Amino acid sequence: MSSLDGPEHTPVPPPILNPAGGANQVRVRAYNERLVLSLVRLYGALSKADIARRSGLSAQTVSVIMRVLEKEGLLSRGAPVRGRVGQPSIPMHLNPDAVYSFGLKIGRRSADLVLMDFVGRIRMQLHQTYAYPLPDEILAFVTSGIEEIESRLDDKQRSRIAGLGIAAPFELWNWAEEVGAPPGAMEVWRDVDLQADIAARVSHPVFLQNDATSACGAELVFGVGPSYPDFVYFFIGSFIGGGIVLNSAIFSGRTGTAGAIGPLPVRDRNGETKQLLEIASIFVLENMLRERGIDPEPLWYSADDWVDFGEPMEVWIQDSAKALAQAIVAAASIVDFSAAVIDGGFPDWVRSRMVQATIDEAAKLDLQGVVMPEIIEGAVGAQARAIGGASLPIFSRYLTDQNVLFKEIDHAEGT
Amino acid sequence: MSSLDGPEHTPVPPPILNPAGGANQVRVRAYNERLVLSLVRLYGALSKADIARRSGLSAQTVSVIMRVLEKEGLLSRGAPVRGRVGQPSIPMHLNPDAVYSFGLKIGRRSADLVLMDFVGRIRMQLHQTYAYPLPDEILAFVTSGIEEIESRLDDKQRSRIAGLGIAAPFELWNWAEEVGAPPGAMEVWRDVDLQADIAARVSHPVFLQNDATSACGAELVFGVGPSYPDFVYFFIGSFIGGGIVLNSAIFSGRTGTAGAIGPLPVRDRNGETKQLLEIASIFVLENMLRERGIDPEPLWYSADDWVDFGEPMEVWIQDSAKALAQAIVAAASIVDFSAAVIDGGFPDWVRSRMVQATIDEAAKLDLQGVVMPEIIEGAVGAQARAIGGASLPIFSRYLTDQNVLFKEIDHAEGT
DNA sequence: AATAAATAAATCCAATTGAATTATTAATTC
DNA sequence: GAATTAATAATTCAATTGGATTTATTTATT
Repeated sequence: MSSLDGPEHTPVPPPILNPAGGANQVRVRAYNERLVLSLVRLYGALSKADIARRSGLSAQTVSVIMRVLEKEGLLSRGAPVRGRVGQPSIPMHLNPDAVYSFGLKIGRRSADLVLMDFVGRIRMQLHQTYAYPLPDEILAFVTSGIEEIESRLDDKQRSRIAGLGIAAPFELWNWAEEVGAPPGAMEVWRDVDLQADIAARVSHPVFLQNDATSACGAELVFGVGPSYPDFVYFFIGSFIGGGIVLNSAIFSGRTGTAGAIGPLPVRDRNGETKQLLEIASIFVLENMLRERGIDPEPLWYSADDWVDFGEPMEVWIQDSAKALAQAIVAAASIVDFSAAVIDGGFPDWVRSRMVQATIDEAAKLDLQGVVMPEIIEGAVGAQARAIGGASLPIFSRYLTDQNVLFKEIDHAEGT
Repeated sequence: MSSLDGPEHTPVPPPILNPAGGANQVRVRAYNERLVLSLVRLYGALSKADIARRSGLSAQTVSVIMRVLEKEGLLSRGAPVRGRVGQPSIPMHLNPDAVYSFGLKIGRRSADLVLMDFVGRIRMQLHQTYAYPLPDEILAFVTSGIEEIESRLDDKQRSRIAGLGIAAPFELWNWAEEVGAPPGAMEVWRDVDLQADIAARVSHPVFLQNDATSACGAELVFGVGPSYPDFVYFFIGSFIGGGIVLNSAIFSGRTGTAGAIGPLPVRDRNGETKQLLEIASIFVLENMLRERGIDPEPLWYSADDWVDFGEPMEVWIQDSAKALAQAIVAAASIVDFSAAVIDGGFPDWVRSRMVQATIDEAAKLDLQGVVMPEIIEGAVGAQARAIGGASLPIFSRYLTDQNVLFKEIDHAEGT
């Protein structure tokens, strides 16, 4: 074909990629087992025949896999479903007690330790507040907390703990000032490898993920995830953070901070450019209350302790909604998310008001050509970060929400 | 474990997902074959032993697969490499003539039809300009063009054509005004299913993708892609558009327009909020030239025909750079891209000035907490859209850059 | 009788394992 | 310097492994 000649374009630069590995039966079986478990989790309960239809695997293959999973105690059989022609089908569901997992949420004002079961229910929890977090205190809290919770389990139950997932803010030393910590107090965090330190004191695998990303993961798995394949997620804590779900999977990005969203430039009430986190964070409300001589302590403890703080809270919600609306438009201009999910460390009634205000503010913006996502409330709530953390060990070992076979699941695992 | 009790969170809403299918040997083989071809493409040439190491497959497996691929003519062997201990390795490379593919780029001012080979080289090309595009003219151009190009191929070559990939703007009828089309002239596009119409006249599989997304795909495969696993891509054509690469794969989103970027709100020179496309598009430069009585026609034909238009062009570059810098910060706040790639339907020297200006403008912005991407020039250039289009049929059938085994490759295929 | 779920047995197929073959360089001996 | 031997690496042949499919059968229901 020498007659075909044309311009060549720029030559390929030296590749740095190391693509995925090849496939073999062992991996195929591991994948199919996870697929079965994930399908069961997603639908609550499915018969072997259902799984065969939904997975495209043969009935026999599914039969074999599910028998093994049942024998291992991961699946249990429900009551036979009669009323249709043919042999009654036996719905299989996840055995809630098959796997437990610890979730540790570290915040600027409080820490939570939860024990979650295989179906995402919180079975025990511990809570601690502080003016600002310090590594030693956190370490003490998590080790004594795990000890205490485990003391209430029997040997069999303890052996079923898949690990500990930590949901923590990255770069805690930044914005120490905004949170009212004494100068320099947060600097210790610079040299702390929390995952390693905790892993050294705990006999389970330890996982670490950004706190907002974790909350997003909880929303994906236990909240609106099944209804929306792509969404941008905002979690309003002491500082606002967020996460991104693409193709029904958390996208955590190169540095693990995709969807951080905090530094996004928006215009404030006066038309000045500010970063989103300077407006739509709880520390802003806290400072507003303090300026007005109102005690902000109810904000710290539990979301249920919030009261209606009246005017300052209303201003904060309005300002935040305005900023969130702009953030959503910016996000939608970059990725055509089907939803924007807003949740936070506050009670449901605050979330409702925040979401409605954001919907109203979004309507005032120039939306020509923008595929606007549905703006909705998160379904998980204030505990989302701890739940997301706790789900890390479980997903790492038993489940998959990605249709990906050979890529390592990208939570870093310690030890 | 009845002693373990805790609050339950909101129950799962009815799922709508239909997750991926299960795995079996047939799919494994198909996947491994694509993996081998993709590795060879990425690295230019690799021996069987290299592939075995990089894929994690056994040498024997790779040997069998590659022998088949060689027999099918997709791979050919290079000269044995001596100079190292042991049997000399035989580098295998893609046979450029194993597969051909047509790429059709439809623009607001011109259309291109290219014939691309298996290694991404353009082997023939045709070009047509117009004041504005109309379906019938496009249809005539593509059918006669394909006929002409095929007439210069022999039977064997014709049989190796994998298909036709179209890179076209979505919603052509919008912004008809900005491009100077007579009122209503572009409305015909509303009722046209271009993919179907062309598929009915062409004997090859037809693929369709947004033009900017296609350009982005070309950059991923033939440009900077191998060096950057995630990047946001801007293609400055008559209208600016863009694309997104995540995990070394095009992310095209729910509506196929992820990374459209055009509607992103930015501040213009005067501090007013505008959409990115109202500033950083070639039609803006065109109008500026026309206002100053300068003939803008050189902009339309080929990128090589551009001349330095002096002051108005400088203003356009500055304005565009300012807007692009803001867009990059917004994008980086949402996803921690490793690079922001700028390319366009203009000559290389314009691209260089645009990128440098954008780097300068970005430095002036508030970047606290933002993980800024590297701002770099595209390596493919003005033909990126057509090349990206032409690569659709090839990737659909022979290659994979995603580590994904069971998800359908998401270019829609017609007929 | 028809239908559907579940499963046992036999078969198939792709990857792996282990051994053998081939081609080369490196080191040693004559 | 030439010949010999060892080491190394690429490739492939033959046998094995293991998981999915196919086919046939059983069970339970309308």
